[in-house]
Parts: sequence; structure tokens; C-alpha cells
Amino acid sequence: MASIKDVAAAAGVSVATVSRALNGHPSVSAAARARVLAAVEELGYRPNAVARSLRTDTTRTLGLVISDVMNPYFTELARSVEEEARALGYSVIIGNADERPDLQDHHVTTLLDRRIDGLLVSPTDGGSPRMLEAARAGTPMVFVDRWIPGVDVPVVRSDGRAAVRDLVAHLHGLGHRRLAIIAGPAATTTGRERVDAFREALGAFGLELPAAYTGQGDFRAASGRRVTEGFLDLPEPPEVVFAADNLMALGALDAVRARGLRVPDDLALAAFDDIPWFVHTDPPVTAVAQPTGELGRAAVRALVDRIEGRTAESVTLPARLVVRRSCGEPEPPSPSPVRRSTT
Amino acid sequence: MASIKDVAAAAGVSVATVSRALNGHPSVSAAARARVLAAVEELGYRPNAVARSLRTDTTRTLGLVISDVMNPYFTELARSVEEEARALGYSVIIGNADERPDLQDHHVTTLLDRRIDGLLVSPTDGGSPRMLEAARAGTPMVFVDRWIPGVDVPVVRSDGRAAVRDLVAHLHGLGHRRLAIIAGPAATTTGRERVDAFREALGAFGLELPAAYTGQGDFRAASGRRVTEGFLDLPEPPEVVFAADNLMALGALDAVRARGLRVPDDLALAAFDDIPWFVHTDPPVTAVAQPTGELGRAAVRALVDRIEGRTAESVTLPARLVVRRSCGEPEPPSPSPVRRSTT
DNA sequence: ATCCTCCGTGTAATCGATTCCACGAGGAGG
DNA sequence: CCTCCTCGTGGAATCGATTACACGGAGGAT
Repeated sequence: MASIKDVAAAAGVSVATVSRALNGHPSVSAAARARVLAAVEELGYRPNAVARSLRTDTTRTLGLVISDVMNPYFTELARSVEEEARALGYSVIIGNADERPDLQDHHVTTLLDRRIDGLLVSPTDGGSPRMLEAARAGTPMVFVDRWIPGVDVPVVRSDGRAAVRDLVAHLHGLGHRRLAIIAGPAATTTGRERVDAFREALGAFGLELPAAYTGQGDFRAASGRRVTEGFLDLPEPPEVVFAADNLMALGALDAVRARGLRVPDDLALAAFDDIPWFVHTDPPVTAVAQPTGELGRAAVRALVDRIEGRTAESVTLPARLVVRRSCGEPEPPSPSPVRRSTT
Repeated sequence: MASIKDVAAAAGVSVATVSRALNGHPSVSAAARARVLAAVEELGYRPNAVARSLRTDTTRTLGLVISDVMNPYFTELARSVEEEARALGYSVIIGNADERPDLQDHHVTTLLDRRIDGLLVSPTDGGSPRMLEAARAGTPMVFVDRWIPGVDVPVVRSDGRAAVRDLVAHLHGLGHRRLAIIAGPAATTTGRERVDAFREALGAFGLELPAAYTGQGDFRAASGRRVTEGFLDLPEPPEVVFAADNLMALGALDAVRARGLRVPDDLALAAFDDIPWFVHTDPPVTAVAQPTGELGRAAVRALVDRIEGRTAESVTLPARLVVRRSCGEPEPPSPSPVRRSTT
């Protein structure tokens, strides 16, 4: 592969001139510039980003460590992050932690070794040592969606409290009184917060959240299924299950279906995180929707601010409730014939 | 951030010795090795991958350019690619082309600029000039899922012919005779092949595929919806629609639902590419399932073979039919009560 | 005409690793 | 006791870019 030396030789100038010509430096004569460009064209030269990074101590690359790529929420987040980063002239390297702290650590380490300019993290656990150290050492970093309390890093996330209150009001209005939740891992902020918000909202309606109605999940489908089966085995099963993420909701749907029961007649279902597929499930799932794309873009902007020496602000955006049929209410006016179960 | 010089100084040895100690070179005394390791520990030193790459002309990184991250098929592919690559000691940088040739070209260019060791591509179109040139120039490269005819690069893909035949047999057995297809972009191999396989299978049953029953999609949901609406507007609409990928099937479902019709009673539906969500849609969708994970792993193995100087083989794995309810047949024996529509 | 200022360019240092080559010490063999 | 080999080590070149510094020539001011 042609290097800058080859271009310099072909153009009959020094490598310094080639570099200057290519980087838009003002003091290069038009003649020299033209010869350089011609040589570049002829040789199909492309600057070696590795060499440039070594010299400039800059990679124009952001690292993004997410908890689970297979989760549509994170997929969309990743997509919006890449989009905004590209608009700002950065590339993104994604690391998928698969909800495993060891994998998260692996990716943080590799990204740091590659000297990325900044790190976007949605931590799987309390934070790997490597990550905490990087934060302390001043590596530009921003938390997105999930964060780690006590670490001085800006956080870009959405606040689901109001939407969860709306959800509980909706459920209460439908006559449901026994509400259960499938929680996320206690090590994650989102795992805890959603339970807190739910309990708080229940309180406002004079309802309690008994321990038996709080199942421990891990943000994966299998755990949602397991927890839901537990709920159904209870002497007095809940009337509604609220899954703290979309994959666990999928698992819950599985569990209900495997028992030959139906949603919402036998058990109502709601989820945190809305995704396109929820429109097409049987029945369509009521969910708390985060402004995922905006979250990703805001996170990138914050991180780039930090990288380029400006100050980065934490951002909190509101989530909102999207009502569908999984909790019992018929869908808002639609051209489709009203659906009635035979029972 | 500490460099190898700092470690050398702290350990009281030369940088050469540090490098040798860290790379397991045999001729380093136990004493020196211990001092180096202690210094590394103390300084929290991590080798600079950028510098190493410049010197060794190797990045231990694979580039993966896919057509659309939001498509669960590609998400799963990406995940399995990363997994296998990690097992072989490589990192992966993903580029999402979003079905846009210009974006594909952008990512190929950036990846090449970063001097990745090899490229895995699922081309969106006939192939960007940059990509074709890289292939010709000998950059290790493997096509996965889609490929470009006439380019001498190994291809890892699945063959859906048999499964599509099974699908048509299934549909024919259910009494369907007017079968339509939503094709993918003609610029992609998968876009063309699936139509060919479908037409061929129809032929075996003495059926034709009229032009009116061939809609042109682009592998995105919106196009599936548009094409399906066109089908429904026909004087004699088809009885079945076969979508050449899962997102277009989603769009088809949308179209049917928006008309107040139902699947499979008013229009049966089948899709190419099976995904977990198809189990939960209303109704569950019959699909041709590719061995996605195995495809990703095989592609990585082929690419790494090529990178490490062995010869890479093309691989073709069979797809298989997964029958669900969207074409009219009741699901195989299950504990759930038989579902009857009220009409 | 002389001096000063720019302007365009080249030389060389530098980033942080790896690795070839040379060198000194110490052990084995004659 | 001398020679030779081996082993561990350090010096320095190298990868491909960027950039500080120096330098020569042209043009303007006086």
C-alpha cells in the first residue's frame, strides 16, 4: 500500500508538503498542491490512520459498550450513536457485553488499548475496575441509559417515573389491583429505578408491592419466563405483570402462552422499553417508550463536548406511556373490526 | 498514560527488554522479567495498540460491513461474528450501511484506512469501487449472506432453495394457488435468488409467478407495506405473500392490519429469515430459517484462514422451513386451546 | 540599491512500539 | 589458561504520519 513517501516521490516534493497539501494547510503553492493531488490519485493513496493516530494522539473514534446487542433497545441506541458520531466526524467501535461483567471489562480494555478518544458506557454492573480507573484518569466518558452512582461522569438517560405513574393509573383504571413486576438486575441503576418508580406509583393509589410480586430478572427473555411462571404458580397470582425491559416481556408472553392462557384475559402485561415489534405481538404490548434515538444523539454530543474541551452536561429526557391492548383496554379508534374472545 | 519507556525506566532495563518480557520472548532472565512485570503493575501500563499496529502492520481487527443493524437477522449475524472473532483473538469493528451504497462505501473506506486485517461484507449493491479495488489488491475479504458475482472472494451463505420448495409445498398443500412475493433489491444476490427459488418451486407445482405478483421491495418494512397494499388493490389479490426478508414481512403485516383484514384468513404470509419475534406476532409467522450463528462463525473462520495464510473455502449451509400459523395451518400439537375466528 | 518580511519548502524530530545486530559476561571444552 | 559459544541485554532503525524550525528567494519599503 502506497505511503506518503511514495506520493512525495511521485509528486517531486517532500513528505511535509504532501502532508500539508492533504491537510489543507495554507502555505502550499497551487502548483505543488496540484502535483500532490495528481500523485495521490494516480497511486490510490489513502493516509494510514494508524500512523496518524500515533503522531496526533487522537483516533477520532468513540467506544460504545452496551449490555446486549440483541436487545432492540440497545440496537437502536447503537444506531443513533453511530449516526450522530459520523455527523460529527467520529467513528464508533461497539463492544457488546452480553450482560456479562467480564465481557464488559474485556471491551473496555481493548477500546482503551486502542486509544479511543472517548467512551460511552451503559454499565452491566457496578463498574469494572478498568473502567473506574479510566474515569478517574480523565478519559472522556459518558454514561448512557444506565450509570454508576458516585462516579463523576455525565449521565444521559431517560426518566420513566411519570410514564410509570401513567401506566399504573391506566392499570388501576382498568380495575387491576394485584400488580407484579419483573425487575432487572439489582446491580444496574435501571434494574432498581424501575422497581422504585413502580412501587412509588402504586403507593399513590394506595396499593402495595408485596415481595411475592417482585421477581428478580436479568433483562433476558429466559428470566422473564421463569419469573412469570413463578407468579402464575402463586396461590393468588397477580392480574398484571410489568416487565422492566422488552426481552423479559417476551419471556413473560412465552410463559403465559405455554400455560395455554392468554393476555390480557388471564394476565395483563406491560413492558419498559417500546420497540417496533410490540405493535405486532399477540396482543400488541402496552409499553413505556424511551426517546432512544434522542438519547443516543445527546450522549454523543455530550461526549464530544468533553473530548473537545467543552463541558459536558448530564441530560435526562422523559419517557412516555404507549397504550396498546395487552392490559385489557381496547385499542383507540382504529379501522379494524373489534376483536372479541369467544369466552 | 505510561509508555514502554516509563516501564523501562522504572524496571531499570531497556525498552527492548520490556518488549521482550511482555511478548514472552525466551531470552529474558527471570529476574528482569519479574522487575518488568512489577513495573507494569505499578504503573498500570498497557501497551499502545496504535503504536504496535504501526510497527507490526497488523491490527488483529476484522471489519464487518452489514446492510442494516436494525434487522434482527444481521444483529444476530454481527453477534456471532464478534463471538467467534474474539475466540480467535480478533476484535471486530461493525459498519452499518443502512442499505445505502454511499454509507457502505464510507465504512469500507474508514475500515481500510484503519488497516484492519480483513473484511467481512454483506454488500448492499453491486459493490463500491473502493471495495472491489481492495479485493483486487489482495485485502483478505469474505462475503457473508450476500455476495457479488464475478469477484474472486470466498462466500459464506445459506442456500434456501430446498426450504423454499418445502414452503411452496406447504402452501400448495393448504390449497393456496395464487402466490405472490415481495422481492429484495435486484442489486443484491439475496434479492434475486429468493425470487428465483420461489419461481422455480412454483414451477414444480405447475404454478406461475405473474409479474403482478412480484413486488419490488428494498428489505425495509415500509416497502413491504407498500407492496402488500398494491397486492391487495389488485382485482384478484394473491392468497399468499412471501416476503424476502423479515422486515418486509413486518410491513406486510402492517398493511393487512391497516385494512382491517387478517392473516391468514384474508391473506397468508410467509417470510425469509426467521427471528425470535415471529413466534409472538399475531399470528406467529411461518418462515425460512437460516443458520445465522453458524454462518457468522464460518465466515470468521474463513476470513481468519485467509489472513493467516491458509486458504479460505466458500461455505454454503442449508436453510430450513419453520411452519407456524400465518399460512393457515394450525400449529402442531400444543397445550394451548384451539383458536377459532368468530367469522 | 539595500534591508526586511513573508512565503513556500525541506530537514529532521517525534509518537510508542518491535526487532535486527552487536556486545559483554560467563561457562564449557580443549 | 585460552578460545569459542551461548545467553541476556542494550542501541538504534523502523513503521507512516505531523509539525517545529531553518532556509532561500521574491517582493515591498525606504
